[in-house]
Parts: sequence; structure tokens; C-alpha cells
Amino acid sequence: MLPRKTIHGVTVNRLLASLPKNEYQRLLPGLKSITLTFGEVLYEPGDTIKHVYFPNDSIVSLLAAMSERSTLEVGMVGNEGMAGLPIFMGVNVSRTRALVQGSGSAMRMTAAAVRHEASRLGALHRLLHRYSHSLLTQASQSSACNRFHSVDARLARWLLMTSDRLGLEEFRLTQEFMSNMLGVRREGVNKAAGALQKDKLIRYSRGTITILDRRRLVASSCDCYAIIKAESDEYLN
Amino acid sequence: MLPRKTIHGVTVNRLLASLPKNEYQRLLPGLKSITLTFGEVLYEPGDTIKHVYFPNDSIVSLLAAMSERSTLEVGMVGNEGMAGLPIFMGVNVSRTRALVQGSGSAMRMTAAAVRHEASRLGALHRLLHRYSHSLLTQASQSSACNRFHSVDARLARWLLMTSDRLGLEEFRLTQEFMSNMLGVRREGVNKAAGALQKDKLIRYSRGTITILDRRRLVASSCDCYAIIKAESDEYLN
DNA sequence: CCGGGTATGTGTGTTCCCGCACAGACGCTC
DNA sequence: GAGCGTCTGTGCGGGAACACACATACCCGG
Repeated sequence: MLPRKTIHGVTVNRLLASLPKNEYQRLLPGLKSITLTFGEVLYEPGDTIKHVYFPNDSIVSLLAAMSERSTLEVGMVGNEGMAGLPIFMGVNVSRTRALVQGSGSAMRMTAAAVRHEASRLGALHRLLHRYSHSLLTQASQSSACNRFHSVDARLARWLLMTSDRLGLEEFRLTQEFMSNMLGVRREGVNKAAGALQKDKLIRYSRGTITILDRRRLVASSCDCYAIIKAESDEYLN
Repeated sequence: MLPRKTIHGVTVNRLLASLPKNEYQRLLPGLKSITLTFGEVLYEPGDTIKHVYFPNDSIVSLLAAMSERSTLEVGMVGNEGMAGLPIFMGVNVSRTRALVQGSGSAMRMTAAAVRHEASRLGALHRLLHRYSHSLLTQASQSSACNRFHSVDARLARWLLMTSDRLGLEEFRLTQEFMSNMLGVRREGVNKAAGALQKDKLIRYSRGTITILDRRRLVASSCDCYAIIKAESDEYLN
């Protein structure tokens, strides 16, 4: 686990925390602390984006939805990022579904405030630029990963990414849910999870997943995990 | 075919063509007209980006390279865009391979000039923001497409996207090359291409591909084509 | 403690695509 | 026009993941 900035023991959004104090102070009036609850949908494809979200200890998944049945995660947003990036890019409509994958707190900002802030070349502007690159890299790498790597490896990667963003080794998620993230069937997740459990890398039962051996789990996942992680962590420097 | 801006009959980059005259004039000294030839590699993953490229009638493919054998296209850049976007986002290193997929001309600009231009909030800044969103959408949609759709449909989509950017119904590309773009084996491309040819949607022989029935080829491709195309075309407005 | 809903385990066939192995087929050069 | 390299066609065996179909197992509320 990386060291993480906290206030009163609660993880705070690292993107916001990287802002110089004066700029943060300027943004503060437009920021509102809210709670995101599992399953909540922030945007559907085609929706106008009204707010952006800076997760603290929550996670937002960005999904490409094809048919009603098939969805695939194309981006995962935790305390290193922001959901609602299109607003920053001058686009008001979301092309993905933004789904709360992990309950927790987040800072919310109106689209208008983000647009206003994007019209000046401050620290937030610079950070969001670099975050855009990070998200693009994540999408590209996941794309190739989904194409070439086994369900087992992809599940391992996904669990690690989730654990990193939650800052926990244990969390609750059903196989059904994960199947929607990985773009495979529920039975496929079952098989992959069974294999990981058999190797004592994770334990899970009825929606509760525990990472038992992080190091070996990383080994069993593909390099994609390390590549995406490096890109997500280092852009804040 | 869309109407396309031309100078002396040669297609010009639409992104640059969308700039107001005075801003274009300001950029002009930093732009150099060059020729890109098929197979040329502009950047490898990890390379420092020295120039960005605005294709006129050329095409640049952005590839995620996993093992030496496996590559997958994560973005296609034609006259609607720019290769080297990370520079604009404040990142100097490419995470993808940029490969010239179609010979032709392009405008080249130094990284320093792009950085300088990004430090003012002009028309280019706004356009590149929106282009970033377009590229992110393209990567996301392709990702899901690669996951859920058949090789046949994906090949149809890819041929259409290539044809759009070249502005031609006929072009030269081997099955081997396409297999690297689609992330499948050469034999898989052969089978898919054979199916399309049997249905008289395309004709091909020894590297020369001709689109015979565009309308039905669109029908046989997935919606992904239309979605990506809409996003690529409309951001310039 | 009993039922119903949710979550998980397992099996059987099928399909798509991979890996390998060649066999043609065309085109360029000497 | 002989030879060689590149590109294309095809066939076969195998494996991963699909679709469908159930058989549990656990949890919670009445």
C-alpha cells in the first residue's frame, strides 16, 4: 500500500490534495462533500454531465455498454482521479456509464465550475491534462489486456486495482458484478475466482473477497497491472 | 464520402483547417509539410516525443504492443486529428507505438511549439481538448468492440475507418498487417476477408483491397463504426 | 424454523479462435 | 523463364470461453 494523504483518518482525493493551497482554497466553495453508494449510476451514455466527482475512498467505474447484457469497464476512477472528465475537455455529454463500484465519500463540483476553472491555466488544468493521459493509457492498456490475456489474469489485475483504490484488502463484490466489469460471463468469473482461491491468492464467499497473498496475486496478473498503476500514481508528481 | 477541405486538390488536415485564420497564420512558421511513408514508426513505447503530426491524406495507427508478436490498434489518426497528443497533455513520452499505416503527407510541428501553444487558451487548445475526448471515446468503443464482436464485423469496421481517412475506396494492405491491427492471426483475417469477399462487399488480391458495396459493408460492421465516426467528425464543429 | 431470494458451484455441448503445417499463387529479379 | 520471396488459401487438432441448465448453499425476514 502506498502512503496516502488523510484528514482525520479518511483518505482524501489525491488530485485535489496535489493542488497548491491557494488554488485549493479558491475551489473550496464550489466543492461539496457527498456520499456515493454502491450501484449508484452517475451518468448513462448520452446523459448531460451536471457534476464531476473526486472520489476519496469511493470508486467509480466507467463502462462501455453495448447490448443490454454486455458491459465492459474501460476506466476505473479512485482517489487518483476524477469522474466527468469530458466536461474538462469541453464536452457536456457522457459516452460511458459511470457506476459507483465502491461506496464511500467524494467531493462533487458543478460542471459550470469545472468549465470556469478550465478556462484558466492553473494547477487543476495541468493536473487534469495529465490525468487525461493517464486515463487514455489505462483504456488502451486494458483494451489490449482484454484482447490477449486470460480471464484469470484479468481478474487478478482487476482485484488489485480495486484493492488499491479502496485501500483495503477485503471488500464485497459479487461474481455477477465482476462479470460486467470484465466483460465475461458470471460462470467465467466463478472459474477464475475458483482458480485463484485454490492457489490461496484470495478467499471469497458470498460476495466478500479477501486478498491473501498480494505479491503472488501480482505475479499471476499480467504486466498490465504494473503499467496502469505506474501511470496512475506517477502523473501526480 | 464527406466533403473535405482541399488545397490544390490535396486533402488537408481538418483540425488545422478549423483554426481561425489568424491563429493558423501564427502557427504556420512552426509547421513543416512532410511525407509519411508506410511502415515508418513515429514513436515506440517509451520514446520521447519530438514532433507531433497532423496527417493530411496519410494515416497513423496507435498500437498497444504486448509481446513481440501481439499488437492491437487502440487509435487511428487521420486528417481529423493529431499524432503525439501526450505532448499536449504535458507528457513527453509515448505509451503507444505510432505506425504509419497509409502513406501520404502530413504537417509536422515540434513538441516545443505544441507545448508553447498549449500554454495559451486559443482555438488549438480548445480543439485538442475535444480531440482528446474523441480519441478516448474511440479507444473505449474499440475496446468493447474487440471484446464482444466477431472478427468479421471488426474487419468491416476497420476497413471503413481506413477508407474514410484515406478518402479512397481502394488501398493496399496485407492480411498480415491487418492482423496486427485487429489483434488476431493472419489466418483469421483471411477467413473474415474471404467471407466479406464472398458477399461481394469487398474485393482483394495480393494486398489490394477495394470496397465494392459501402452501404452493405456498414451494415455488416457493428454500430461501433457509426459511433466512432460520429465522435470523430462532429468534434470539429 | 421455514420459505424465498440471492449468490455460488458444476456439467454438457457448441462456437470461435488459436497454433501449426503446408500448398498454391503471384510477381519481381536475374 | 527459372527461381525466390511474399502473400494468400486451407485443413486439422486443441483450448478457452460461450449458452443453457440445474444443483446447491447461504441469508434474511416473517
